[in-house]
Parts: sequence; C-alpha cells; structure tokens
Amino acid sequence: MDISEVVKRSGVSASALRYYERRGLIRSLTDTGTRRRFAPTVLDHLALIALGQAAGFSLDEIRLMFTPDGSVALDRNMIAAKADELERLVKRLESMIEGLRHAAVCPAPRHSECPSFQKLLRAATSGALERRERSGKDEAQVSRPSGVATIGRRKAR
Amino acid sequence: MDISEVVKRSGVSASALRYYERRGLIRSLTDTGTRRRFAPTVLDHLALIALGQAAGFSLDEIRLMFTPDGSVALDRNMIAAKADELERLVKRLESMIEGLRHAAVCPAPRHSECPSFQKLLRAATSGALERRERSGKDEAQVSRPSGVATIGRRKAR
DNA sequence: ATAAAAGTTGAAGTCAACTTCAAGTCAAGC
DNA sequence: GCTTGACTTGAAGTTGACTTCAACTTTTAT
Repeated sequence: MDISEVVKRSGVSASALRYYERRGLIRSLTDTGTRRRFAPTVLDHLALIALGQAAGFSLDEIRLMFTPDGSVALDRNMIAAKADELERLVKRLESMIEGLRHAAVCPAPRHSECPSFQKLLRAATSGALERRERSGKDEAQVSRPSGVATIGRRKAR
Repeated sequence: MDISEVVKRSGVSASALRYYERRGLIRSLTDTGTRRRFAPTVLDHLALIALGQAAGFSLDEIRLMFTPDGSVALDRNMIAAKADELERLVKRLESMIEGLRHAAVCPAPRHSECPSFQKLLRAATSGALERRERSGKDEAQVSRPSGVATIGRRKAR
C-alpha cells in the first residue's frame, strides 16, 4: 500500500505516518528518496498505537509494545499498572463531575458560600489532583473536547 | 502577603504565579519594579484555578470564571457542558480499563488472536477515541502518572 | 512529452503552561 | 557599608506529538 492508501484506511495523516516511522513505531519497505510502501500489517500497528494513545501511553512506551521484528509483545505489568492508574483517574473524575454538576445548579448566590463547592475546591487543591493538558484546535462541533487531569505531583525544582 | 508566602501556602511556584498574573488570572498590588504583594483572596483564586485545571479547563477558560473586579462568576452552562464531557470520557476510560485488564491476563499467545483484544482495538481506532497528551517528569513514585484521551476529531485540513 | 498531482527530505513551527536564564534591583542582617 | 538572598523583568527554552514549509523528485494522466 502507498502512503495515501494507509491514510485513507487508518485515518492517520501522512505526516504522522512519517513521524511514526522516524520514531520507530512503524516500518516501510523503502529505499530513501523513493515512495514508501507499507505492508498491510501496518494497519494493525496503527490500531495498537491508537489504542495505546487512548489509554495514555506515550509513543516511547508504545514502541516497547513491539518487538524489533514488528510483532506485538505487551508488558502485562505495564498494562495492569496503566489500568490501575486509569481507574484512579476515573474515581477522581467522578467526584469532579458530581461537584461540577452541583456547581451548575447550586442555589447559593456566590459559590464561595456553598459548602459543596468549598469541598470541591479543597479536593482540587489539597491531595492528588494535578496539572492537566489540552489539545489544540478542534473542528466545528458545538462542544469542545479537552484533556484531563494527570496524577502525581511535579517537583518544585 | 509576599510571593514566597503565597508559594508556601498555595503550593504554586513563584514563576507560575507571575505567569498567572501576566495572563490575567490573578492580581497583585504592585508598582512595577517593586515586590509583589498579594491580597489573601489570591489563595481562593488559586484554589479555583486548580479546580478548573483538574476539571480540564484551559487557563483562558478559567479566566472567564472571574469578573473584572476579581469575584467569581461561573458560567453554569459551561460547567454543565464540562461535566457532560467528563462523563463521556469516564465511560470510554472504563471500557478501556476493562480491555487493558483483559489484555494483561489474556491467555492467547498473541493478542492479535484474542477476540476481546480485537474489540478493544476497534474501539480505539474507529469512533470517538482520540489523541491525548501527557505531562513531563514526575517524582520518585513507583507508578507514573499520565494524561488521558480527549474527545473529538482533529481536522485533516 | 509534459504538466500536474503526489511523494520525498530535513528543518522549523505549533500549542499550553510553565520553567529557566541573564541581568539587574532591593532589603535585611551583620 | 556591604554581602547575601529574595525579588524583578523580558526573553528564550521545555515537552510531546505532530504539522507546515521549502525545495526537490517521481508518478500518473493527458
């Protein structure tokens, strides 16, 4: 398959494919300068990459999921750790959702006077809640996507 | 309070405080060149900023939560929309966790032969799962934090 | 045969939220 | 009065995952 075929079938952009190749996540059968040709298995690889990203793995971590010959070899401890991590994240998000929903209907004239809101604030500042990141521009949908909190404190220094 | 006092009490770094001030999220009583003095209410502001960040709002969005005079004025529709968004995210994360847990114990010699894993892959590639971001270095904990998927497709353009 | 479309490369740009740096200012203790 | 140490500023650097650009080369269609 040529690159445009892979783009069509995978939904991954050509520049991302080239980037993945440079980073060692996928391979193509190519002499430099000529056009890339991909084996059909690249689609499976891209699927695993997408899965890994959705689960919160970095590209470096995802690369470890492939053996040098290109087959899949998941580190089960790594996977389980990520699942645990996601679970903790979900718990925090759930209390966050509850708090936000309350804030949206709270009858108190000022949120600073509402006990539930105070509790939310304390949960956000003390304890485990931390930085988050967010993506760039999105398209013409009404509701905008966003990123989500990470766990764990950053070092001051 | 001077800046070091705010750093101590809030846990927010001095450079972040200056950054927030430049971005218009907090205010200080200062003639340029001299040292910043913060009113005690800055701590409440910082708490709200931390909450907003944990919920996935950008700094620009968080700025909208403050009126020009510095009091809090939450847009309830915005809050409710964010709660909905987090809820969708949680649902996706939950199926992701389930899939990961399965992958970690799956008896199939190759994941590509496991039907549950196939299903996970399909869920990750087709449909709503998208890019994610992740934070920088973290401290000496065993398990590493990470970011999480966002919703919504980016334009090919 | 040739023009346009599609592909190639390395380098630089993007985004958000900060951090780090360099160079200078100010304040407090001895 | 002078050395620290805390603070100030604007500018530039960081991170991850890409995208965009400029300048070419290669196919494909006419």
